Amino acid sequence: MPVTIPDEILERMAEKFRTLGDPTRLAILRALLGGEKSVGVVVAETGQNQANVSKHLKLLAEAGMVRRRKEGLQVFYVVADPLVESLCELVCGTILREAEADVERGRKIMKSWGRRG
Amino acid sequence: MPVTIPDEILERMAEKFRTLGDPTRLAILRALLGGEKSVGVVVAETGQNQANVSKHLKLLAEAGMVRRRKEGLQVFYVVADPLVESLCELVCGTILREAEADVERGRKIMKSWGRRG
DNA sequence: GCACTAATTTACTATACGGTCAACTAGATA
DNA sequence: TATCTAGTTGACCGTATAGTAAATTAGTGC
Repeated sequence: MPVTIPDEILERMAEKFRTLGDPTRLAILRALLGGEKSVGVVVAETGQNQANVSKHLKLLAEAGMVRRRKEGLQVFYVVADPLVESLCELVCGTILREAEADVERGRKIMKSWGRRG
Repeated sequence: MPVTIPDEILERMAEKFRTLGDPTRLAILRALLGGEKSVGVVVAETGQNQANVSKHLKLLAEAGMVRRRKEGLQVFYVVADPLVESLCELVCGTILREAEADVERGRKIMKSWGRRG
């Protein structure tokens, strides 16, 4: 018989996906996957408002995806959950494959203009 | 130098995550991972309102995660994107491991009450 | 203490989205 | 044609959340 997943687990799964479901947060995580960075650097690399970056970083920290370290005036963040990289790689790979398929379809459509039919 | 991911790719990645970022949709997908099912069956298995299930299924279909097939009065849906299973397995596994870690921590705390210190 | 900088927080707006009920559509059956 | 059933859609409400600007906090150097 099928195993029913309790609501609480589904909610926790959904929360992780939801946390990754925003392009700005993905950009921030992408920056942080390159190593620990200060908020200022992340702001520069993402081109986003500092207040906004700060809020997203807080959200990511609360979700346990990122770790915070204060040093003088600056605050540094790193990716703390290996899941982030796995999930992003999987999804990004899929999208690139989809894009390649689109290109291929396009190629065929282009070709079809060159022959009768 | 770091490869900057274009906004459009980030948005497409975020959209996939966002689609999975809802417990009701996860419940629906969980039901459909067991094989093709009619809307009615999904409604029964998830215990959700039919209108609501129908809307979520539409959303999932538009995101390409699910395929629709009509047969007489009924409409059947299946998971169409292998990404769904991979992502859910990864996240679900992580959460279960987190839960086990919590239990282990709890065990240690319990034990600490039994000895001096 | 005062000025300066890095980051966070607050207040606000706009928008997206989930849930529900009611209306509607499509197909089967009499 | 009238009716029943399975699904979808539309209208509505409430809530959550992204973005921004302004106020605030925390640390540095004069």
